Amino acid sequence: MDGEGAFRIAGATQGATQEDVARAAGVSPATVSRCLNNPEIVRPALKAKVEAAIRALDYVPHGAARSLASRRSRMIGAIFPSLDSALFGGALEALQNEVARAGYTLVVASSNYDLARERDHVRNLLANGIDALMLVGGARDEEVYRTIQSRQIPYVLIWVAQSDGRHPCIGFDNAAAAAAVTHHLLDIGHRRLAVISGHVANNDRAAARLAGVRTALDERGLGLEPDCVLERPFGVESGREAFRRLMAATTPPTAVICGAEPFAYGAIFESAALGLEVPRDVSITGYDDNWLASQLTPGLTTVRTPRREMGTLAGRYLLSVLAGKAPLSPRPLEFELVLRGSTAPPRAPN
Amino acid sequence: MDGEGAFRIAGATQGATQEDVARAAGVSPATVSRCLNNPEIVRPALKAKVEAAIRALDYVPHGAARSLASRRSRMIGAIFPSLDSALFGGALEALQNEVARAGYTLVVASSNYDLARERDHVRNLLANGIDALMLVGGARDEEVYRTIQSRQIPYVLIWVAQSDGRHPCIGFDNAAAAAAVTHHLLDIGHRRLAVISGHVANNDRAAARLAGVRTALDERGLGLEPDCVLERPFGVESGREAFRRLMAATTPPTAVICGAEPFAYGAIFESAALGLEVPRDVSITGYDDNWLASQLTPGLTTVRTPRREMGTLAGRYLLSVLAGKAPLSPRPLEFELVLRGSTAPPRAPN
DNA sequence: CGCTGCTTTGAATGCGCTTTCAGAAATTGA
DNA sequence: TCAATTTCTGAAAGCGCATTCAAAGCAGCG
Repeated sequence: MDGEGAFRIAGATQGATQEDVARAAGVSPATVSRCLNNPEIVRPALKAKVEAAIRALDYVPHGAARSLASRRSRMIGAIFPSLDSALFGGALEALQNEVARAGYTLVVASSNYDLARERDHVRNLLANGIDALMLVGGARDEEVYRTIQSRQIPYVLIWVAQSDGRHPCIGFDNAAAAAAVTHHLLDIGHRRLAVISGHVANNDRAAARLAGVRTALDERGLGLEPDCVLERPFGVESGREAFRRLMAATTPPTAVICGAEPFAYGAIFESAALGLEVPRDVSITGYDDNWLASQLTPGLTTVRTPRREMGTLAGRYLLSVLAGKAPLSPRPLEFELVLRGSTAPPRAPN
Repeated sequence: MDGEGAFRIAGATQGATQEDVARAAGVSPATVSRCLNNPEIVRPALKAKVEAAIRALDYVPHGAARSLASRRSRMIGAIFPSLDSALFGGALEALQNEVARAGYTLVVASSNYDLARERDHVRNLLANGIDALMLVGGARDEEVYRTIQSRQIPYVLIWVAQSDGRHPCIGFDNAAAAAAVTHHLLDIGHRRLAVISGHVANNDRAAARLAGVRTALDERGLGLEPDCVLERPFGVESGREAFRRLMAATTPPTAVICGAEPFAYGAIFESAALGLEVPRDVSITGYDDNWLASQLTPGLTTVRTPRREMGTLAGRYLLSVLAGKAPLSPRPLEFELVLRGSTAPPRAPN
């Protein structure tokens, strides 16, 4: 009747079950399970028989059933502010590679820089039974943290390095990085600085960078004029528009600090359109050191952030917690100030 | 003893179960289940009670248990050649948004342009019980297709538009797009063309583009010298190196067709380094129309591909198949030749 | 008021697997 | 060789939910 074998009951298109394998190998289902999850405790002779049966029947364990019985899903969730950006791609891919290596599956979601959306994704992922969770940044409702913690699953925040230790973080000091850029500009003589920043509400990375600039200025007794700080949605066009506006002032800044690299690209392209020469007429700095920064002429002075590394280390951290190992202490990662041709002393120092 | 409520048995950190909700609402578990999956068939009075209990207990259904019982995981898998590239980010995000809207969760993996790795990911995702699968391109082992088809789950290939109809595709005609670029160059007088292509083995998109160029040339009785086709791994640096090599020939090409946009960026940056002026000394074309293409000076002549649209439509297609609806017939999407300043008639027509 | 036919609800079953627990087999020591 | 261990294996009990099936509720009608 059914030439496909005993396990293909009429209409059923699913593959063989553990029980089919057990029968074929002449063992109990429990032994098959052990061969898969604890191979070392089953005698080689039996193990061989089971493995042969698995191969013969092309058996693939049913994920949901495993999850239900073992109370672990072998899935790790990750929510990024955006998936369509060079910014997070490296971390995403590194994270995926890292968790896949350990047999875990990565579930992703994009919050579009929207905290409400992020919260919904957190709930949804938790309901789907993820074993661990990665989030970007630390700015979100306390309730979200409580929700995660009540599930008792490991989680980690990337792109930030919180000092208060309330949450495990794999990241770098955004404020310090922005301050480093600022100090560089101050060191070479700039005094009239402007900033193109991402929206700081709901984005602690952007907020920290802006704060870092202010701190650096403050240390030298300088400040930032209100109309020299422009908050914009991330993007090259925003950068162009903001730069144009800044340079239209009666006393334009001699240097423009960009809180995200697309802003800097926009500023550079717009400067060409305005007939301004970088760095002679204005210095421009970026933030992240994407590939384009080094290809431009002049190159973009920027700060290199450990993007892939954050993905890798976040994966490694979560996996070690899941494995019950003492997690490597997540201390802030290094960033690096990369000096290129887009910054130079101002033309006519005040 | 236990102030947390009846459902928090000692040590258990999981939330309330369906049974807890049922007890709290004074109904049977079956009714709770129905409130979640078939709200319209339960009387409003009962439904209200159940919903109140759900809220009171902060009940979240257990994903694995749902999957096991309903034989649907509400997860959709997607495997991209790379996650760290502007190329697939848009499609990924669009796909994620689309499936999330319908309550599905997206599981992603990166094959790193490696078919063996892709195959492993397919198996792994299938084992995890995904309800549908999205893949990029059509070049892979037949066995992989058989594996997918034996699972009886809907799948779709993006970035390609197969004519033979063997697999559902959401994509555009890569060969035609490359041919359009080629025809443009031929139309304005170029005869000595060169191509910087991705590796065509295992990448049917790259192969189709190269074939499209050849076809276009063929139609005009022209051909492509072997040393005018350089296969390189995707990347700006590859583009620079390949371009340098091409231009070092005794009779360098008057136009360079790039099979991927990073190649074109590399070619443009390298041309500046070589002291060549685009398009006066050499014309350069791209492929995809990323944001940078329009920002450069001169702008890059390229072909705009429907990247986000492919993600959205792929999601929509899979969802309709899952919903049992007749899927919208997936016919090839449009591309658009975008003419900008990087192409012009050759300086000294042959 | 009792019957038919429809809608709503609950009891019970099982999805495929992991994991005790107890018993069987293998191993060791005397 | 036999008892005492130790190592492996199998039987059985769920994991939390969807779903079938039968019973209960209900409206309409004669």
